[in-house]
Amino acid sequence: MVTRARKRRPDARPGEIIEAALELFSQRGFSATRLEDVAARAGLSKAAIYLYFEDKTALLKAVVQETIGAKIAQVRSAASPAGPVSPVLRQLLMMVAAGVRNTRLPDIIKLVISESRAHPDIGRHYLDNVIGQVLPMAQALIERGIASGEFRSIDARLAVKSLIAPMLLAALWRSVFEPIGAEPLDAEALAAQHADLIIRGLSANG
Amino acid sequence: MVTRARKRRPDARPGEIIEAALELFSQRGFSATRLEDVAARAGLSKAAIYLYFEDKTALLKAVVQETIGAKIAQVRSAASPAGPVSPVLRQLLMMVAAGVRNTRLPDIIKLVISESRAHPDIGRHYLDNVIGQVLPMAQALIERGIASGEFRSIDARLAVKSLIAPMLLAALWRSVFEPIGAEPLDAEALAAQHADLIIRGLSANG
Amino acid sequence: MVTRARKRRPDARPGEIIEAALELFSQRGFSATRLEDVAARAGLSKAAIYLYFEDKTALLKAVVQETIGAKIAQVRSAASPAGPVSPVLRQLLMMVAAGVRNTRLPDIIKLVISESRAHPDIGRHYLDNVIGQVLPMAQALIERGIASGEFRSIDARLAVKSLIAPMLLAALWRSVFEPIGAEPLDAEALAAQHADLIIRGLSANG
Amino acid sequence: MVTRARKRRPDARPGEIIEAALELFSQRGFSATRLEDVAARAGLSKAAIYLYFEDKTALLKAVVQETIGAKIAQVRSAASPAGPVSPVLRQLLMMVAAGVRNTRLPDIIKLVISESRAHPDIGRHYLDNVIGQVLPMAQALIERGIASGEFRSIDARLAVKSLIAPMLLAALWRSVFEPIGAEPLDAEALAAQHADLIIRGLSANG
DNA sequence: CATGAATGAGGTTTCATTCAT
DNA sequence: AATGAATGAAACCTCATTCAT
Repeated sequence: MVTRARKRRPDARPGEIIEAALELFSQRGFSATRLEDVAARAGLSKAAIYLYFEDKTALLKAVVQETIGAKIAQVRSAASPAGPVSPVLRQLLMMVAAGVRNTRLPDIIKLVISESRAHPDIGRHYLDNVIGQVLPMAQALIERGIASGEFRSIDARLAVKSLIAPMLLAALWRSVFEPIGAEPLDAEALAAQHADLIIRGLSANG
Repeated sequence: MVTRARKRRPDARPGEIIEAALELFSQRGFSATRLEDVAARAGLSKAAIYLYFEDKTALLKAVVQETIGAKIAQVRSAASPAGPVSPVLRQLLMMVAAGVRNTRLPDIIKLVISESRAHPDIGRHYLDNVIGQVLPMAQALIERGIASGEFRSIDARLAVKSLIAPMLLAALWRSVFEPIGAEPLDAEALAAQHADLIIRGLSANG
Repeated sequence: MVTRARKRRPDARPGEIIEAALELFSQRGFSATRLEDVAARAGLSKAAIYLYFEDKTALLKAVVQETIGAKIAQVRSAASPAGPVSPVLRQLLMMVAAGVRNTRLPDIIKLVISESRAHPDIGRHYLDNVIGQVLPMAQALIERGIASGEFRSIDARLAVKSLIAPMLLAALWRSVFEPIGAEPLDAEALAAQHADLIIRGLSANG
Repeated sequence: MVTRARKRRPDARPGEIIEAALELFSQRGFSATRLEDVAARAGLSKAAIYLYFEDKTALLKAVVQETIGAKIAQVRSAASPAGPVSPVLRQLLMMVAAGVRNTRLPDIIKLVISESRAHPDIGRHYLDNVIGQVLPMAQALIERGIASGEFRSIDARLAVKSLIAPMLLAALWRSVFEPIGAEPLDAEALAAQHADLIIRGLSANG
């Protein structure tokens, strides 16, 4: 025998399991999801999951890690060209809004919120790699705007939260309230108008 | 104690249990919280909880209901005097921010988010009684501002989300991220600056 | 204080409790009946039962004892006049049939059958005081009939079971099968015809 | 495959559990029997029972169903040849008596009686498949006897109960009273003499 | 005599996890 | 690599029983 099962393989299996787990975890919550159901949805036996993941908790971590990984790189690449900052902020919001609409981001956010207390490393991972990446980047942009005279002088650390918060709301709206009957929220329309509002609010002219 | 004093405060019991449950539910999540721990924290035996609540689920509902009830009435009473709308919006935000800082609102929000899928009536209750109360009220104010020429003509239904979203972020910051080590976020400072930004963004002049 | 609660009092209470208990025990079985329901049906609090009965088991015993007591005396008094035995046997059957129709006898029988293994003294009490009274009495009659030449010579110990068994069947029919939808069985008609059949079967003539 | 021999008899498991359950249910009653004891007696863990049975109730149903199933087919096949009816009735009684002596029929009957109220479908199953099969068959025989002049004209529906009742008594004697010390009852001797009595009682001659 | 409040002990059921095949 | 079978540990919930009032 070749020691133990390797954690991940280029195989498709782990991905399928993660996919199934994400679906169920975000639907029912982590504790309330039975590993057996994850297995069924992934087309495997319960025991097979243990060939790929140490633990139920390890699976949870993999779900979050895996699904967030891609986004981070993507957002990071949204470089900041020289010139006025406003269009970059607008574009950033639109990118996040697109993520809210057509990725599992809303489910991941909900999952992180739900499980963060019981699995602090998951919360911390998200805090470091998502929040800790996106907020400072946007904050830097705003500060650049202030420095260049494009924006008024305000507290950039707070402003960045004013900027991004509606995307959090949109994500939770989608993962939490739409499933129980709330009328859908158009994340991109919200992003567009919000960018407009905030940029006006920030602008030095007037 | 004052003479024979009330050895048991029979009417206080449900409240004590709810208090204990809120604490633990929002820390560990609903499923992961053992009723026995709720009982211990409330100073009762496991079985005693069933004297007051039908079910673990009934307890969850009571926790949400009870804790939200008060707030609703409070916010509702925040009438809207005649005259310019901006100060009213600012005041509304400050009220919510105060709630974020010194009530269990952040925990409740996290709880609702976490359990909404498994207990849809809880989510729906929140949707109807909290979101469904506050958002329309604020929306009406914004529309009044538009009608009076105080604000530009924008989509009020989206604007209200731009307005309120940072308070959601602040609440979750407090209940989710601060406990795992994030630096605190001053909800009231955020509310103040956000009110400023948004009102400028909405304003017709310029 | 006057030591503990006396077991029974001329009061009406114990009787009401026993009545309620009989009803529920025979409906749901002893284990499956909650003392709380007995109390409710008797119009008392759960705790009050313990003023009259030591135990749930003690209550069961009282139920059986109490309800059977009367019958025994009654049957016992069915003396055996001199002369032919057949009419006496017929009358005995008719008496039992009447008991099946208009007393709780069927329920008691069912209860004894159900609980005899778990509470052997109840079974034994019934065996000694009911079966052990009625069967020998009837057996003696049959033996008298044989001795007098009225009946053929058969095994009286078995014959007495042939005689009485349909009344057992009738009782169980009523307490077990009628409640779940079986068509009613006329215990007295059965007794009448059965007496006829058996007496013919026993008779020496022919 | 025949070689490596079956270390576990996967198909035997349900049967073993049912066997164990029948034993304990009829000894202690259904409610009073702990699933853990059933498991221990079957050589399994408590949880393993749930691999084979949905429920404690499902196990009860299986016990009754399984154990009765065989008998029914057996009795059903006891065809009725042409010719006089009396020997057929006698044979029928002897068959039942044999079942009382060397099968679990007495335990099943006791179990059905005990649990019929709480689990009406079990009672009804027995009513339909056992009582509803055997009684009409015997009744038809008696009616044939009446029609052919072999028997007097009596109420066949009642007569069939006169015929069969002692077997019920014998069964309950065995499952209820013998275990608590009653002297054994020879079911077959009772059947033989009872057949004799009843057939005489029914006969037209005399 | 009577009860509302409380609890300890226990039962059913679930589920993550293991292991022989 | 994969699984069917099995289980230990725990969770929810119930209920007979007690006790202060």
